Order: sequence, then structure tokens, then C-alpha cells
Amino acid sequence: MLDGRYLRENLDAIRAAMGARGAGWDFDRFVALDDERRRLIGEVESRQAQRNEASKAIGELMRTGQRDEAEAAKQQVRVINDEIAGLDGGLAQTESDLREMLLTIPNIPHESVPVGTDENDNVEVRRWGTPPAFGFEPQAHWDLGPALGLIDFERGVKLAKSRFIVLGRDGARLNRALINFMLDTHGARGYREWAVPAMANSETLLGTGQLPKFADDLFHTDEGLYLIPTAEVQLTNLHREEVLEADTLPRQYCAYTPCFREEAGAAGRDTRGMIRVHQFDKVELVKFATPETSMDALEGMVADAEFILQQLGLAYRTIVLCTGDMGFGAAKTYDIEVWLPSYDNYKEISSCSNCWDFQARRASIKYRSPAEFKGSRFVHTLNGSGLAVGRTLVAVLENYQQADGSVVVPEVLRPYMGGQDVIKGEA
RNA sequence: GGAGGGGUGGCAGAGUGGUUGAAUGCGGCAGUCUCGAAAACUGUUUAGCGGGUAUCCCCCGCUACGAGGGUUCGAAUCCCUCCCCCUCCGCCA
Repeated sequence: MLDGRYLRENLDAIRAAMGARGAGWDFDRFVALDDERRRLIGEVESRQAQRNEASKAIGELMRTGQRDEAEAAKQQVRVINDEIAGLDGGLAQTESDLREMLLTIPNIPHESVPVGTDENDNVEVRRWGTPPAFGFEPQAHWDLGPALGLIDFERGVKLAKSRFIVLGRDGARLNRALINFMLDTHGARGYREWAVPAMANSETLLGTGQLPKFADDLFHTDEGLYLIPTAEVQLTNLHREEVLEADTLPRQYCAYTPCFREEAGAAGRDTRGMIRVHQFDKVELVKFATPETSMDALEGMVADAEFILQQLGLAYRTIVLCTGDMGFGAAKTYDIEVWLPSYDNYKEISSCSNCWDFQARRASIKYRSPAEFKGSRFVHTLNGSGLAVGRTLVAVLENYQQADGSVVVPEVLRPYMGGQDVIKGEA
């Protein structure tokens, strides 16, 4: 959510920013609603002041026994109250319209973000590693995984529905090894670990921006709860409606959770394999930072996510998303893409964003620094995958496969696999 | 799930319809004292919104005592619904 006052005072700049994003928004309606809102507030408040004054006087009249005068005054206040009620109705409607508008306007791109219309305008910033050269025809994970008994697509469908998978044997162990490796690695680099609910309420989803605009992407229960699409939701909302002390910033959090996505509108995309499924595991990174440091914090977070891939020896490239390709709440986003032989290309495995004060304003997450300023200010929130575990598992299988159909376990994972160095099919 | 109790400022805890945004205590901040600190004493200490001035300095007003509705001239105080917490019972990993 953007600040209504800031919006009002920077209409032209924000109009241009939304143009760069390719996001349509009715600025004229906003201005009209905002003017109307302030006019009504003025009217309502002046009458409320009258009423408070009169009520106080009535109390005095009652105490001194002037009943007739009191009754007359009461009648006057009733009239005022009727007026207030009438104005209030209009004000409530105007404010809810306004709030709805503010909740659906996307974030303003940071000045360092390249302007563009879609993913073709994203800019690669670096590459690391070399895609493996196989002396044989490499298999895609959707062939390799089932052959080794690691991934079972059919049973995933049997247990739930399509786009759910089952991991078996060393697939399950490798998945768990990746989770533990990622958590331990980030933990050693200054991220505090949390375990959070896999379900969240609507206030929480509103705070991070999944609601109200993207309800179709979420699974929900008939009790009004939603399955989380990412731990970002929970880690960021840990501090919803809180004021943090500046000397505790930046805060760096991480958590492993399953993630659930309806993937409405993704029919036909990535249908093969486990690249796009309804449930996957992810280790998430979240930071709370001051406005002065948040851009550096973003670079650091990207480096932390990249470090996992470096440790795993997986080739990747990092790109910065252009204005037209960024997510709703992001001011700047880097995607990290890992090399996947089956795609003969790089495929997204992490997305790290600085949301600026966009989520903080929605969720009311502030910080105070008495030595620097009075009161409190909104923090900046950042989030990034560190990494998507399912896709990492795919990348390990495909990049580490051998001519005989086995898979070498990356060295850093072996301690998490009981020393196992190769994955073979069942004997 | 059943029965009962309760949700007030950073914390503790008063307040059951009329200058109560809210006593008191603790904590925090500032000052006096001190070489400095402690103690003591004095003062101060919520947030959001609207307007003025103008821009984070102050002034005026409105709103907020779990959330939402209602009664009333007026509600932290009365009524209804919901949420949450505590105690006991039941159930359960």
C-alpha cells in the first residue's frame, strides 16, 4: 500500500511509475475520493465537536437541576446526531473505496530498476559456474527421478490431485538434507531461524500484499484461513503492528515451510515434472532494515541465496527484473536462475525483493530511534528464497547425474545424508 | 467440546454512565544535586486522522480502553455478536 498523502503530493511521479510498470490505475478517481473524504471529515468533526460541547453542558444542567433546559439541549443534540449519521454513511463509503484503491495500487519501482515491459527486458547482472558438459544424453528429472524411485508423480495425484508429488527413499532424504543444509548455512551467516504456522489469516495475507488482489492464487479453508504461499508471509507478519528499536535492525530471519499455491492461470505451464506444483518446500529469508540500509541489505540477501548455489556447485545467473515484470509489492527484485539441463536453460530458483515500506505500511511495522527522530517510521521489508527446495532438488538431480543413471551427492550435502556420496536405484 | 472468570497506556493495576486519554505504582526520558554514578526530589512520557502554520516544531479539533454493532444528550463503564487469554472438566498427537 502506498501512503495516500504521499500519493496526493506526488501524483505525476507516481503516475509515471505506474506507467513504467504497465499498471493501470484511476488517479482521477483517487483524487476525487480523497477530496471528498477530507471534506466529509471536516464536516463530521465540526459537528462532533458541537455535540461534545453540548453534552458537557447537559451534564452541568442536570447537576444543577435545570431539567427543562437540559431537555431542550438534548433535542438539539439529537438533530446534530442525525446530521452526523447522514454524513458518516457517505464518509464510510468514501473511505472504504479509497482504501480499496490504495490496497490495489502496486509498489513504486526503485530508481535503479530498468524500465521495461516484460521478462525480455530483464537485465542479467552476473553468471556463476559452468553448465555441466555430459558425455551422454542427460535425462530430465521427470524421467530420472521416478527411475531412481525418488519422485512419484502418479501417487501424488492419487493422494491429492495433479501437481502434487510424493518423494520416496533417497528423494525424501535429499530433500531433507537440502532443507537442513540451507537452514544451517543461513543460520551461520546471521539469520535467526523460526518455525511458523503453515496457515495464515486474512489480516496476515493483507499485510504482505497477497490479499485482497491475489486470493485466487491461495488455497483456503472454510474457516477463513489460508495455506501460506511462502514463509515470507509469516516471517514478515511476525512484527505486524509492532515498533522495533533501531539498534535491533537489521533483523535477519529464516524459516523452512511447505508452500502452497493454487497456480490458477498456470495451466499448461511447466506441466512436466516438479517445477511447478501445488505444494513445495522452501527456505525463506526475510529482513527488516532501515530505509538507509535496505538496498545494501538486498544485495546481501542475494549474495546469501547465491552462496547456497555456489556451495552446491550449481551454475546460475542473476538478473534484475525490469519495471514491467516485478511483483506487486516489490520496489526492486533480483531473480536467481539455476541451470537446468532439461530446460537447456536457466530457471528461476530464487527471487529476492526489497519491498521498501510497502508491506510495512500495510502491516504497520515501524521502528524508532529516539536519538535520530521523534516518533516512529516504517521499516523496509525484504524477502527472498534461500532457496526453493524442490527446484534445488531438481537441479541437483539433473546436474549431478551420471552416465549409469546414478546421481552423485554434492559434497556439502553428504554430512546430511549419513555420508552417502551417490544415489542409485533400488538394488 | 462443556462450565466459569477475564481482556484498560511499555508493564502492573484503579476506574460500573458526565471536564477519565484515562488515578496510582514500576519502567523510560529530561532536569536539580554529584567529580561521576546511585539515591532523593522535580518535571515529562500513547497512537491515528483532519485543519492551521508549514513540514516534521508547535497549535486547534476528532477518533481510539480486544474487534464490530446497539442504547443514550453523553459509554472504558449498560446490551448484543465475534476474537483472544486464564481456570476446571472432557478429548487428543
